[in-house]
This record gives sequence, C-alpha cells and structure tokens, in this order.
Amino acid sequence: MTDAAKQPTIRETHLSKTYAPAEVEARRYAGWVADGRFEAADDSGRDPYCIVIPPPNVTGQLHLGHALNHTLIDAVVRRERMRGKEALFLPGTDHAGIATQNVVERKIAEGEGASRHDLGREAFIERVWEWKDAYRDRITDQMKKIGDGVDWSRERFTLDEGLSNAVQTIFKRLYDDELIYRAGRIINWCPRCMTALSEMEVEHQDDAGELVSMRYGEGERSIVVATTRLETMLGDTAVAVHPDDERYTHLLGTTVEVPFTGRRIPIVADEHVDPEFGTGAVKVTPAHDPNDFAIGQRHDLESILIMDERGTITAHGPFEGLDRFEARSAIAAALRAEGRIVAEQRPYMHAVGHCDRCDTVVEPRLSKQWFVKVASLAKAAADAVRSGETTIYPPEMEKRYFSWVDNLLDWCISRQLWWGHRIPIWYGPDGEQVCVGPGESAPEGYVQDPDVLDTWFSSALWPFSTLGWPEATPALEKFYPTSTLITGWDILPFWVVRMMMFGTYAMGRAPFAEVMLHGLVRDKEGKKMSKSSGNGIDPLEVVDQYGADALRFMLARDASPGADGIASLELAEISRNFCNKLWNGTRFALMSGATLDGDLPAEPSLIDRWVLSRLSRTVEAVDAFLDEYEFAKAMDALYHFAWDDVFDWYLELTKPVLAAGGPAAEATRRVLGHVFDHLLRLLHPVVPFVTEELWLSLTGGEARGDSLTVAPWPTAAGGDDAAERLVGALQHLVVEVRRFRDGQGVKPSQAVAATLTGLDRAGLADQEPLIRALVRLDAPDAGFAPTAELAVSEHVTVALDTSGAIDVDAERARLAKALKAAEKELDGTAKKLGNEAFLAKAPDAVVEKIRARKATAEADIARVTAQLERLG
RNA sequence: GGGCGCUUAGCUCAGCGGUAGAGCGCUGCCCUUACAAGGCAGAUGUCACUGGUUCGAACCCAGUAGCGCCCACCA
Repeated sequence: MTDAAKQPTIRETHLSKTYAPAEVEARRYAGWVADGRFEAADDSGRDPYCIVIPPPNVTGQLHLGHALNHTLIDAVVRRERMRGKEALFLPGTDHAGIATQNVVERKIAEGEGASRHDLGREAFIERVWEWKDAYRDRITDQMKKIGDGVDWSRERFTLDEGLSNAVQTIFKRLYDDELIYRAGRIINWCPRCMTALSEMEVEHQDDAGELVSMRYGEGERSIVVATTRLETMLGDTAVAVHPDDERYTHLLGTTVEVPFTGRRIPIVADEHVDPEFGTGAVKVTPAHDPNDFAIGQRHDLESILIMDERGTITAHGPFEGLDRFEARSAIAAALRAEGRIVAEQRPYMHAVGHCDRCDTVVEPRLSKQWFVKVASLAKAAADAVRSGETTIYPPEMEKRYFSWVDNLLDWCISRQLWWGHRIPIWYGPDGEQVCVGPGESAPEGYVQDPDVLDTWFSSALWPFSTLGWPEATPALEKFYPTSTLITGWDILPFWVVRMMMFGTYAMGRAPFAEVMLHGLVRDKEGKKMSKSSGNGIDPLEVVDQYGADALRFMLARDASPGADGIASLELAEISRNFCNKLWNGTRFALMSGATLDGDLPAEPSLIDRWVLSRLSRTVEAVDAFLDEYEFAKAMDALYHFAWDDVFDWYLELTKPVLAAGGPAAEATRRVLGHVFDHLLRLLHPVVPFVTEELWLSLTGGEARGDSLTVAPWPTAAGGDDAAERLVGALQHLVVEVRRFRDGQGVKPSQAVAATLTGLDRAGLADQEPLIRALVRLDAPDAGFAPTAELAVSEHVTVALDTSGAIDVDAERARLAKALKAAEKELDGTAKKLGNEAFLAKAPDAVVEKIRARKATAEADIARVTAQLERLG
C-alpha cells in the first residue's frame, strides 16, 4: 500500500484548529435563549424537575463560589432536561437587607458626604433601588457569560411585588397563629449598623480582651466579681452567687454599693453561677447580658440600659458620653484609683461576638423586637429530614442540620433598617396593634412599625414564593416541592433550615426532595478565597481567558458533596486544554467521516466492540456518580474515557481501518459517530458550549433546529468483557514494543521490519495490520535478519531487525527491571499460597486470583529469563 | 467546653479488607497533517505514629501527635 493510501479519507471541515470559546459562547447562549431552550412549561406532560437558585445578593458581583454553585445546578438541570424532564432552573436575586443598605450608605457618604438620614427614608430607598437595578443587570450578565441555563421569564427578586405579597401573607398567617410576637429581650445589637441581629448573624471570634476582678462593698461585707466588660458595671443590679456556695452564705440578702452610681444592689443566690469559676461571684447586668437578664427575671431585678444604640454611655455620672470601649478603660482607671481592682488579666482570650456584616463587636442589649416562635416550625423541619421526605447530601451534614433545628432559639426578625420588607404591624394611638394582611389597610390614625424584616425572612419563602405563592399558580402546582437544593454548606442555618421551616408551615410539605451542600472554593494553597486576602479569582476573568466551559469543568471536576473545591488559573488552563482536546478529537472524527447515518453495525469489529463497551461502562459510572452529586468522580470518569480511551487509543486504532476503506471503514465511521455523539451528550451538562458547537457539526442538526440541550441523555448498552480483555492484551503488546523501541533509541517515525508470532493464540490474529501500524513494524522482506527477539507476552513474540547492533545494555536493564518485578510478584503470591490459613479462610475467588497471578509471574520470569540468556 | 473531619508520590486529591492510583509537576524522545493547549515512554510512596482485630489492613478497632472546620451565655 502506498503512503497516500494509508491516509484516512479526510473530509473538509469548517472547524478551526483550536477552539475559540468567546465567539461560540455568545452566539450559542443567545441562540438557546431565543429558542426558549431553558423555558419550562407549567402545563406539559413531562415530569417536573426544579431547582431554585440561591439568590445572589444584589450587593455586588458574582464570585467563584457563585460560579461553582451555578455550574453544579446548571449541570444537574441540563441533565434532567436531557432525561426528558420539564426542567426549570429558576433565577433571581436577593435584596440582602443589611449588606446592601451598608454598601449604598457608604457609597453616598463617600460621594456626597451625606447620611441616609440626610436623604430621608423614601429618597434613600429610591437610591438603593437604583443600585439594585445596576447590580442586578451585572449579575444577570455574569450568569449568561458562565452559561446558566435559567428560565429568564421567571426571574424574581425578593422585594418584587409578588414576593412582598408572599412575605406579608405569611407574616399575617404566623401572627394569627401566634407564632410571631413582640417582646423585650436581650438581642444582639450592632452599634455600627444600628440594628438588631439574630444569633446567626453574629460571628464568635477569640479576641484578646481583659478579665478584671473588682471588689464591691467594704471590708467583711465586700465581694469580688470578675468581668470582661467592665463598663457594664454601671448597669449592675445584683451580684449573684451559687446557693450552695458556703463562702457567701453570710452575704445573701445583704447589699453592696455599685461604685460611681450610689446604687445599692442585693447579693442573690442563683443556680446559674459556677462556683468554680473566678471568685464564684458574678455581677449581674440584666439589660446587657442574656444570662444576667435571665437571672434578673428570676430575682425580679431592675434592668438598666447604660448605653445608647451607638454604644455610647448614657448612665449619668463621670463616664456619660464616652464610647463603650473608652468607658471600659476609664472605669478601670477610676476603680484602680479607689483600690477596688483585685486582679487584672490581660490579654484574656475569650469569645466575642462580631457583626458578620461589618465586624463591629456586637452589644447584647435589652430591646423590644419581633420574634418568630420557632419550636413547632423547627420540629416540622427536623421531621422532614428524619422521615426521609428530604435527603441531605452528604449524609454527614445531617448532623449539622439537626444540631441547628433541634436547638433553635426564637428568631429575632425585626431590623432597624430601611431597606427591606416593612413589618406589616400598625399601632393605634393608644398602643393597640394590628397586623395588616395583603390588600387590607390599617384603621385610620394608625402608624406602621418603622422596622423591616430580616432579609432571611423573605429568603425562607423562596422555593414557593418564586413559584407564585400564595396564589395557587400552575407553576406552584407543577414544581413544588422542588427537586433539589444545591447550595454551599455555610448557609445551612441561615437559609436551608428556615426554608424547611416555612416550607413545611406554608405548604405542608418540605420544599426539597434533596439538598446537596457543596463546599467553598479555595485557592491552590487551600485558603478560602476572599477579596480581603487578595486571592480571589474573578470568574469572568477565567471566562475571558479560557472560556466558560473551562471555568465550569474546573469547578465541577473538583466538586463533591460537602467538600471544598480548588480553583486556580493553572487548573483553568488544564480544563481549557481538555476542551481543546475535545474540539480536536471531534474535528478529527468529522474529518474521518464519522457519521450518524444508519444504525450501528450488526457485527462491529473488535475495536468497535471495545469502544462501545467502554462507552457503556462510562455511562453507567457517570449516572451513578451524578445521582449522588459526585461531580468530581463523574468528571474524572468522563475525562479518562474521552482522553485515554477515545482520543489516545480509539482514534489511533481506527486510523488504519478508515484508511483501508471498504465496508469495515464504513462500519467504523458509524461507530465513530455514535461514540462522539454520546460523548458530547455526556459532557454537555458541564461544558455546554463546546459540546453544542461540536455536536451540531457532527449531526448537521442546526438546519433542523436541533440542539444538544434537548438531545436525549445516553443510556448504558452493556459491557463487553471479551472485547475489553482482548484489546487490553493488544494495548499491552503495543506498549511493550514501544518501550523496546524507545529503549533502543529507535525514532518513533522509523519503520522497522519485524515478524509477529503467536497472535493467533492470543486471539489477536485479525489485528496484525493494526498492531503493525501502531508501532511501525513493516512486513519482513526477503533479506530479513532479526537482530532482536521480544517475548512481549505469554503467547506473542516479536522478532525485529533494528538495522544494526542493538543496545544490549539498555535492553538488559529493561529486562532486569521486568524480571525483578515478576520475581517480587512470584514471591508475594507464593507466600500467600503457601499459607494454610489463607487457603482455608480466604474466599475461593481470591485464592483463584492469586493462583492466576502466580502463574503469570512464573510465565513472565521464564520469558524474560530466556530473553536475557539470548542477549548473552 | 462540646461536635465533625483530615493526615496516601514534590503539589492537589481518589482508593476505605485481597497486586498502592489519578491529574499537575518532573525526566527522556518526538514538530508522526486532529490537537505542541499535543504524542510516546519513564522515575517517584516505611499510605502520620503506636498497639490491636484478621489468613490478609492505606482501608476495621483503640490510643498518640499534628492540622482544619463548625457550634458554645463560664462572668
């Protein structure tokens, strides 16, 4: 055969030599939206599949964590759509109360030096809406760039009309059910944000504070207490000791004077006090500490607020007007001057609450706020998981879920902010209060509560408010409960728990069948990415540089339930390379005439049987992994099938077949088309753009209005063990010959004359031309004089003429290594088989396997030894 | 103070009872017309430590050491 004839028939292709993502992505995304590919119908006969987006805050732009979240959701929804479901990925954004108000306030302060109070409530809120509109556009633009297949016609915002109506409806319902109440309690107060917070919005950090012990009272009647918040002494209304603490029994019922205040306070007995800690006596400030508040309730103590909302001391006296921290040191100095300080410990490490939005030290403070009574709601939320109505991935996260729902405190929902859902409570002239439902109005002369709701209150309704609740819409009917929630584990308590509570309450059913909690995105050093550490990567930068598919593949190939993922430009590059490889592999298949015309051959060749078997096994693996949200493993299976089996082996193995032409080539072209068709389908959910572009070229479906977005998801067709075994042997043979050639310094391009014997016994007789082509072994001519003989396997020997002396040392070294490995294997297996206990107790299958391994090792040793002898 | 998890090749991790694996990195050869964003071949590990269970342990159990995270009202 001439050189020219060896070439496969190359067809023209319009595909470029490397994949250029930018143009393809913009065109394809616009096309998908124009064709309504992501729009879900409420009235189709298809089974519903729905995931609601964890609504990004309108505060800013999307970061890599969002990109990860969106990639996983989008991949799942796209796969379900391909599986024939009416699949909905529902988009939207969150008004993010405190966060957004803070950002806009800061912006206005920087730009015009004005505060929100200068503008007034209405004007300020208007400014926030402007901000929101700009950022919402930015976010949706980002979502389009990363390929989110969302139904834009259903986009929602937590403050839009429908959702505000939902908020008001559920508030009223909870209020009427007496699950919302107003009470004066110790709440967490941020003196900078000037609002109440829930426990969840408080971050505890170990700070270096001080522990100061001071003496109240004089002489025998004095008592020493310790505190980390010295300034709160101004509001002390008792000193408490344990009832059984004999050291203080004689002081019970007596009073001591609080320095600087002239106030005399009682010494009381309370079980809460730990006699082991410090002096066993504790100062009690009911207005500024939750424990002290409880003690105050039990002993009917007065609660004295000693600072205002900004943390400035208001208690009359020498410290009035000081900031709480200034007051702390001023009081220490004053007490020291009076000789009342008994001990001072600095630094004293202890947990201090910080505002999770601005990091300011939170001040516990007695305040009248609105609360949700959570007990019954939390129980229903817990039961939904305990009963299996909702399954959490990974299962270990259940513990964390339960530790939240089972220990939930009543939820403080009022915020002293302007940006948010205003509390629908109106107060009458005489302090009457009325809860106003949607469409209702308050009686004449009533004024509305100025506060707004915790932003998570509206987020908690998201899975049903976005579908139209409280109206009984077709969408709600079709898609609730939603299928899966995919979100980061960090918002489990904020969001997941509360959606579970409100979902079971409002709808009578948990909002999700499954909850998949993924991790955070970390950098290559394993550090959490954040703006402040400067290690953040902008997802759009990755898109610009490497393409959206590379971004998505990078994120998905490292994502597992509960586990953090790694991202770096280096990893993005690797993913880009994979996309490019896919591009070129498919391009080659196209040029080789891969076709989807006609059925698969009735009797495929060994190589074709092998690749179809590999494909089927890959489908099985990918399905099993994706069903468990094991994206990393699914991507690994696909990566290796694509790169190792298809690109490295199958395409090489088909080249000679295609070049030879005839019916065999025709058959292989159909298999080639089939394999790429399915490979592209399998990859589409994660790398939608490049696969769509390639698939439409492969199928010619563009003209028919086809799209991979709606192509059926592959199903496994069954494995072929015999084909996998034979091709495995063929691969082994090829690698052995290549190794020899490499060791001998024979150039890959150099053809070498050789004979192959024993292929028939190996079951590979038909594959001789293929093997020769792969390792460049020419048929021997008349003057063939082999210079080396290679026993590559039990059955097959290759004799070849390397045209000259072979490098005996190199070959001997190679063989010696093989011999050593075989001897080690023989040693290990022989030892096992010589062990009576092993033979008696190990399962037969295992014993058989070891016997077979021993036999192989023995054969290898014989073969390699013989070869070494031949070398002399 | 509770709870969860981790420790396997230089790096990031998979394997969770029967031959230690992958990707990247590294070494050598190759511009072989699908792809140099590539191909072929290669090197690399007392699977944290100590005991135990087992015919057999990276894998199960106990303890030790380091690391990470979550929760927490000891003033």
